[in-house]
Amino acid sequence: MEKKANIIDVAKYLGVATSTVSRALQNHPTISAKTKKLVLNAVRELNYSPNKIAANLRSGTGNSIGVIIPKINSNFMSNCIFGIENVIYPSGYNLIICQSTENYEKEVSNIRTLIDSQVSGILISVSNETASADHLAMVKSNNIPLIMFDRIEESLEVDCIVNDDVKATGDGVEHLIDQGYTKIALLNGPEHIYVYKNRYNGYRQALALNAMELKPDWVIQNINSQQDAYKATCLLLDSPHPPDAIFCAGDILALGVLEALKERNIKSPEEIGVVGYGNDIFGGLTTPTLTSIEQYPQEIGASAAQIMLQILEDKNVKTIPKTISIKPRLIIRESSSRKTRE
Amino acid sequence: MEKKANIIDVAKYLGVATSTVSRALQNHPTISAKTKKLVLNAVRELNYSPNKIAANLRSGTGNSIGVIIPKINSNFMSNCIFGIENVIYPSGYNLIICQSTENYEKEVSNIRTLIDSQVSGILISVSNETASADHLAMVKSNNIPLIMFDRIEESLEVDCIVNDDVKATGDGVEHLIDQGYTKIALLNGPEHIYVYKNRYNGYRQALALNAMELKPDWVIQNINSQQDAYKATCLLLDSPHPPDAIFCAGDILALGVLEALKERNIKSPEEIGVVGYGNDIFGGLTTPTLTSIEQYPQEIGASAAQIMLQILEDKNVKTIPKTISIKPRLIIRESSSRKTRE
DNA sequence: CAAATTAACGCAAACGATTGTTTAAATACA
DNA sequence: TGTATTTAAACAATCGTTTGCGTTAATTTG
Repeated sequence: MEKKANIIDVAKYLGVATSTVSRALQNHPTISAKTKKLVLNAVRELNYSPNKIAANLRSGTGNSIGVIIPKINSNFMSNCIFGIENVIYPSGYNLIICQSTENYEKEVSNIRTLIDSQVSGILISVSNETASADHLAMVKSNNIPLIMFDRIEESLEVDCIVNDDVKATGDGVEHLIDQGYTKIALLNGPEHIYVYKNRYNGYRQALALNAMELKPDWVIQNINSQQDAYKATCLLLDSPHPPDAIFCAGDILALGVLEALKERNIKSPEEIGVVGYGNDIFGGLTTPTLTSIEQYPQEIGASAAQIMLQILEDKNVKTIPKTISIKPRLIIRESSSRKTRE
Repeated sequence: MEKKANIIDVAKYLGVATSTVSRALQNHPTISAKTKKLVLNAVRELNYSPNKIAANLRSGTGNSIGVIIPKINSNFMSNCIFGIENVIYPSGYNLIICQSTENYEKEVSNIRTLIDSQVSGILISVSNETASADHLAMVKSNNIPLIMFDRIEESLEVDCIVNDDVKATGDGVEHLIDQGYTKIALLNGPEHIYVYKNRYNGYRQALALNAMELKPDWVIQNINSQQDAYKATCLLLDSPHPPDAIFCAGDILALGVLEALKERNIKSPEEIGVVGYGNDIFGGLTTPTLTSIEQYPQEIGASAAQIMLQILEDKNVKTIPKTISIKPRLIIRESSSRKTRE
């Protein structure tokens, strides 16, 4: 097993200085076309490729971008990563991916690792345990660009890419109203998370705008799983004033709702309307098919990555942090369509 | 914005040599407990953390592990990555993730990038365009450990983690036979891909073992999408000798089958049995619910990662490459259950 | 008590590139 | 022809660590 050739080998092979080789490879103007050609040939001959670690150390510029997400194995997140990778790849950066697994300690540890690894920038969607922003501030104080997407920490002034959850939820609720539902419940995630807070606000605003009652009993927060949603639905249905529609802040939650309805032989959309969130692939397969909200996760990831590349390009240009909002879209299916379209 | 402290700053602060600081941080035995304590304090004081780039360069040991997959936004792959990350994270390595997007050129480019970035090892699931193994051989010749999972290139002698697709498919087919189906068709992916080749073999063997006819017309290869599967099913049903069961080498394909059946008002499982592959989340939601094969992607990823860590630990120990087979499991649901259980 | 160990740390050379500064050769100009 | 300018490449410092080896002082040994 021979040692990999380094720049010195190439230089010796040609009888030139390493600086010449280095500059030739960077297409530096002070190197003549002739020597450039020679270098290129020698490089091929010796199967040389530059050691990026060494280059990074010397030049100070990193070669990779870090991404921290709660968990990668969700439809939403893996599509975000897909979008990010597509944009980052052509630029030559590597993607270093970390999972916080919804754990604050691990998220902090991830940040440290990425900083120590000299990443050029960090994209993050924070864990649901994350209350403090100290670790994120640390990123900024290390002069590393930071961008948040989807799950953001509002106390920090950085670029953000989010969905307009308020509007999307509002659209969903208005659609239910439009279909003649009048008693609309909300099954929401943990309220302290940015997106769920917004979905709650969207729900409230839509009701207010339509002069409709908001019964506190109909708002159930902190629902995290299909199981939770199933139970919550049962409670709602058994209450003295059951709702006639349920807006779910996640498609998985909607599955729990449908499960409870099926069990009790309650028809949807006839008796109860259901709207989910996320437009997961199974939405078209349930009975009834599920009205939901498409979030365009690939676009979210791609936008975040684009902003990052922009920042990395003109490093010194200090712009004010902006928030980009990707417009979600209501996908109407059976579970909420009580009126027949004409 | 102050410069980040480096090891020289720490050494000066304490009036010791950088070597002392370095060794103290590595808990080297020749450094006294007292100095170690002093160093630790100074490190905290100055908010120092070692520059891994520099450390890697000097020590030669890399700090990250590369992963190449076709696309990250599939249920199977994102769960593999999940498994990989869980195992890799505690070891201190970073995960660099690349997508080949099923493109051979890009896969080669990914390999180059990872080699240039001095990764300590590479995990790969090859693209379906990959015919040559030259780029993979390059990894070996650079003395970088290589492990393949799921989609493997058989011409190369490296550790592999796969499903026993032959057996799993056999189990699925035998289950159909067991349920009284006698004319079993196969909707398969591109035959040149390892997993699909095996699923085809499993299908053949099961039929042979049960002395059943294999009609070439019932084997349809190179089906890549729900759309493809839908069309293929229509052709099968319209043929002079239609099958009474269809084994699909993917759950998405099974969706296409169910679509075609529904359209023609053909009942499953009564008239036609259907088995999918992958146990995607929607399998429990279709009508009828879909019998499928659970592949345990997280375990596949985790195993691959474990082997990698083992190899990295005792670098010099040369072992013969082994193939680890994760046993898939048949999940029986409605679409294939013609007999009532007693 | 002199000699030999041992413990604890400092010195300085790597690792493999990049890049500011010089130098040497070639060309331009008067 | 002699000087100024441009061009092309060499020289050498540097990035922030790690690590082999040398050094000193303290400790043990016979």
